[in-house]
Amino acid sequence: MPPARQDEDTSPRRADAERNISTIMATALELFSTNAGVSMADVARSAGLGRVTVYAHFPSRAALLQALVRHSMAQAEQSMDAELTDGDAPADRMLARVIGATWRVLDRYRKLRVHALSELGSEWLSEQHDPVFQRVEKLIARGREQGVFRRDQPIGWMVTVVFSLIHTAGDEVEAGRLSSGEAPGLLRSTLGSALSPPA
Amino acid sequence: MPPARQDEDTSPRRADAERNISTIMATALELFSTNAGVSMADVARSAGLGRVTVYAHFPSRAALLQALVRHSMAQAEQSMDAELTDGDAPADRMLARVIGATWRVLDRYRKLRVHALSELGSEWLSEQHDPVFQRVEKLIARGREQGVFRRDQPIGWMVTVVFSLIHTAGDEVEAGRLSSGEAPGLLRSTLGSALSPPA
DNA sequence: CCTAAACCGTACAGGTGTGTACGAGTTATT
DNA sequence: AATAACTCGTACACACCTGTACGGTTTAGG
Repeated sequence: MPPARQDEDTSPRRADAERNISTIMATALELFSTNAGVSMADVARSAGLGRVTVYAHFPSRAALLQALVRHSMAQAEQSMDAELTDGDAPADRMLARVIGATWRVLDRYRKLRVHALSELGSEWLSEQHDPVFQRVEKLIARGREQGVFRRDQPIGWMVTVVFSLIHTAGDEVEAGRLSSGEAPGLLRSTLGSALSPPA
Repeated sequence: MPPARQDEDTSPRRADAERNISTIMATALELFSTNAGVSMADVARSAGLGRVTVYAHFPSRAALLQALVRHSMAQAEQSMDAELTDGDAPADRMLARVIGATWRVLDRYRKLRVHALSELGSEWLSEQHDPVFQRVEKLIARGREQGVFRRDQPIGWMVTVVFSLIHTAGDEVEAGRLSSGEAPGLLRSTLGSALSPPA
């Protein structure tokens, strides 16, 4: 996790501080993504640092969570854009690739979502989701014009269905009812049918 | 909420106790279903009772939550069975009706799910979900034999998709991005496509 | 009407978490 | 080498929640 800093850094930090911030975020991401009921003390101990040091860099628990969400979102965007390079392939093929990419990112970070949802509010989380949301929205809009996606539903609902099922697949994997390998295939076939024009 | 008691009552309770139990469950159901971060004190105050009185009937917070989940599950089963009376209509038509029934029940109780999930564990919740889960599973199995449902996916995944999307629609309504009236229609069309045999 | 059941408020014990204060030690950087 | 940045541990203040104990009061029901 080398590029841990997210915003503009007004104060030039020392190298060890920089390093610790990275460690904190990496450890916290690990903890928050898998376990539930994680405290700041847990994060500090797991990172091998003092609890106070953590507060020196992240003034509150909420601030840390926000940084984590922003980081994972940025990673998701990046991962999606890497898949969206060739401009105008058929949208359904494109979506299949995007599903694979999004799945990989979301397969980590699973539980981070619920933490953020309950502690930061759904509105804030929606705002953060917006960029990646819009990418899929545009993709579906293009697929509609190409005739490969259905036109009888609000586009917002269709986007929601995409992400909802991806999240669900993650939950299923975590519950042991699904293997991480077969998830993308199921997602592709289910979403393919769900988004195609009805007969 | 007159039939509040769920199990066998070994000890004959007094009438006011009976009444208070009903009040507690109704109030708690209301609170847990809409708000987040509800404490026992909140429940008691909202029910107009002393906090100690609540503990007199439900020995722990977990016990109260369990009773609530069981109650809502029983309601869901009942609501589904009312829709499954006529034995062998085509399964896809049948599913459409079941969606409507399940939707109505789930439209209340929305947030209760997350509370139960985080505080009672996903395994326990799965056990409670099992009866209603199996009803849909059987319905899908019959639909497969009738040729109206797809056969290229594990049946467990298909059932999961059904409930996942219903839950998602509930979240969308709560977020104000969807009206409670149009949800069933969207669910029916989306699930219809998702479960039908692929082209 | 009388008893036992059920209620009330208050208080206590124990736990967990967040955020801050302080003084002293360590390390990077110039 | 000297300074400023950083880190450490400990401790404190505060808040919140759960569960229990106690003594007094109301109320249902035979």
